[in-house]
Amino acid sequence: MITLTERQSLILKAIVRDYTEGGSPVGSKSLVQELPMKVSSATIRNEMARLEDLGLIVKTHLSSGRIPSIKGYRYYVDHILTPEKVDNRDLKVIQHSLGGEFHKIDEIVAQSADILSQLTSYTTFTLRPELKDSRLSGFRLVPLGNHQVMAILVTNNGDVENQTFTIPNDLSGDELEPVVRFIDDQLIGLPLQDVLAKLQQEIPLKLAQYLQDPDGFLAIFGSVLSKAASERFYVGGKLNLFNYTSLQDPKEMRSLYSLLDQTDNLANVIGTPGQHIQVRIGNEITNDLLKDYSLITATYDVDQHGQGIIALLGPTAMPYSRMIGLMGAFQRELARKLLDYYRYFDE
Amino acid sequence: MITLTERQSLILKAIVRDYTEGGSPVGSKSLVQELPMKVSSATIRNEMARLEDLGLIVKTHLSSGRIPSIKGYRYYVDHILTPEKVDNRDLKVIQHSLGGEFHKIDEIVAQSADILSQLTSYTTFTLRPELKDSRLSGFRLVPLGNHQVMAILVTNNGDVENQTFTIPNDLSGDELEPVVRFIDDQLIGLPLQDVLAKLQQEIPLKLAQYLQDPDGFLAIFGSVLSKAASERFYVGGKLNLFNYTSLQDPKEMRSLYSLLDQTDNLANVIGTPGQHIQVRIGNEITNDLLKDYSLITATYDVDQHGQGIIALLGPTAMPYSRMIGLMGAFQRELARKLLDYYRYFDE
DNA sequence: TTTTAGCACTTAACTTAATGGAGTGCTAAC
DNA sequence: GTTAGCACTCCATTAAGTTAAGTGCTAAAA
Repeated sequence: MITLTERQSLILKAIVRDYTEGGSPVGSKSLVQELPMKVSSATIRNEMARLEDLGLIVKTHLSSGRIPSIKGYRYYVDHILTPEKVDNRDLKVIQHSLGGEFHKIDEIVAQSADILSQLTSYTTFTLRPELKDSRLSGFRLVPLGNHQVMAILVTNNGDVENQTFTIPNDLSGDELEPVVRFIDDQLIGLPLQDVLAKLQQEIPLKLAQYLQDPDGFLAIFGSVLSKAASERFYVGGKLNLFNYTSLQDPKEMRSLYSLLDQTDNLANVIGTPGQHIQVRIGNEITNDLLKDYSLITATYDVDQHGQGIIALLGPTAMPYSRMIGLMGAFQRELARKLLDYYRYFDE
Repeated sequence: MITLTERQSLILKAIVRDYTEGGSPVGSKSLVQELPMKVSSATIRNEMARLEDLGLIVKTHLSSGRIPSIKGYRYYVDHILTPEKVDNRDLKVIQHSLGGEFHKIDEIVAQSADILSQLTSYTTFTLRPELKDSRLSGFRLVPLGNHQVMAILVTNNGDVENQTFTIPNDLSGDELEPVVRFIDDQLIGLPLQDVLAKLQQEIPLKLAQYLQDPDGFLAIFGSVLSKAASERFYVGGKLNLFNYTSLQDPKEMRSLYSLLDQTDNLANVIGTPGQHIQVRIGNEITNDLLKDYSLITATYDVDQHGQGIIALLGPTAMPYSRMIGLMGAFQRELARKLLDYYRYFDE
């Protein structure tokens, strides 16, 4: 367990700040100017040597200034940093952007990723509140004529999923009636996960009583259901990658960029953060492509509707205190907006 | 009007090929090796000087080999190139990828952009057959409970557009019945463009007879309608940009990349190509960001259903003959698949 | 014991010079 | 019209020199 003196702590803090702002290694002389105590550059150098022994800062070459190591950022984030109070203008932006009228949870969550990336100039990920206790509250098949039918699935949270299918013969409402009644009787009110489970087992058997060839219907129902039950991250500010990456090689850029498109993969990378805001720095992230970046993750809590996730990807040298402050504000605002939204469907 | 001798033509062709394959300026000595006639490098040099006088090739510096100029590519494409017969394997890929079952025209068109970008390693754009004579064939409002209603619009081409709205009070089917009947009577069968026009004028007045406050309904109908009536490009192989761009500066990369996201802007860039395959090279493209790239565009013709567009963006040094061959094959295959698809709705 | 001034040393980044290779244009002969 | 020969040009690479920033260490001062 590392403990730093007050002075060492101030020096580390200044190095982190300077390097984040200026982007180049920080030397003892420039530190003298900024530090609130009056000591010579030689004293600073001595302290820096100690910080280096502790592994908190490193040189880029034998006679260069110092930059924070992963361990140094870690210490800074854990022991030195204080979250910055979120700027009033930023808060206005958040509230205004979330203030509009939304017709879907996913719209709110997707928009959140965009706002956050705009405020930070980094790349952001958002996940809607978990669906684990989302329940089926309605299923429709709407014949559209022309060999088409639309399947619509509604949940108790107000989520609507739909998909259009092309079918061999036009259906009339009458033919569908018993099937829909079966769904109503047997499945409505059940968690989507349970419905998915039943779809593998008992539903096909029972359905055989109502339909000659249930396969077509099962495919349709299954497809919409799994769409509704699948969670996926929204990504905001993909283009911002160009701002903060230091990569030159287009090939590496490409792999990194394409990682952001693999929304399923992102679940592994981001993991399941705890209640508080979590920061992972450099190689603490489990993905090799991201070993030179930092990832800030947090859940947000929408009461009985479960938790969602917001995350932020940026360079290891990022203004952590501002970012953590922003994430905190965003947690609250997003939770509030969603509670607001859910209120409709809980009445 | 430039006319080249047989030999000059062969030399230009060889320069274009070598530069496209090797990426570096082509000198007289290496040309001697490849050309089918036996002449010395000095002779080639004399011919090259003439080609340069004509502005077809340029030097990168005073004593360098030559690379084709925009004008040189232009001449090559217009007078020398012969479209390459499409590779059998490529044709298989196209046919297989389009062979599956699709539920929407947009799925086919979007998938097309992906296939083409995969085959070419470049970036592709596709536009569905124009909607100008797409007609309204159905409109539904499906109450979903929970303050939600889904609006569904169907066209005679089998296009389905839908959107979910949150409304203050739950609607029952009965309340909607007169409105839906009004739509049926007055609007079904009309081209979407005409419906859009009427929405600005007579519809609001007439609707006042059926609804106390028609604004809500008008907003919903208008929103779905304009979604259905809007055309937009699908973009494939955005990531491929990383392969063929020579840009180093992340900022420029970013602007270029974000251009690909502005699907409305793309319409201006791509324009309305003629029947045949059109090649625009370098600054012939009207967008400054693309002045170092080439754009191949073509329409495809789906009989009475109008024309769509496919386009291909790549480096100016691209294997034009192969690409033009591919585009030709793709034109045919896509048109065929869509005719197949439309057949359902024409019956 | 801590702090500091002074100084030798290291390295990146930049500038300048030197060299080799690929290619050209031109001339004069074929 | 074609070609061999040659002087010339320019890029790319390597080598050498210079500067600026910063360090570690030592010995004296506080």
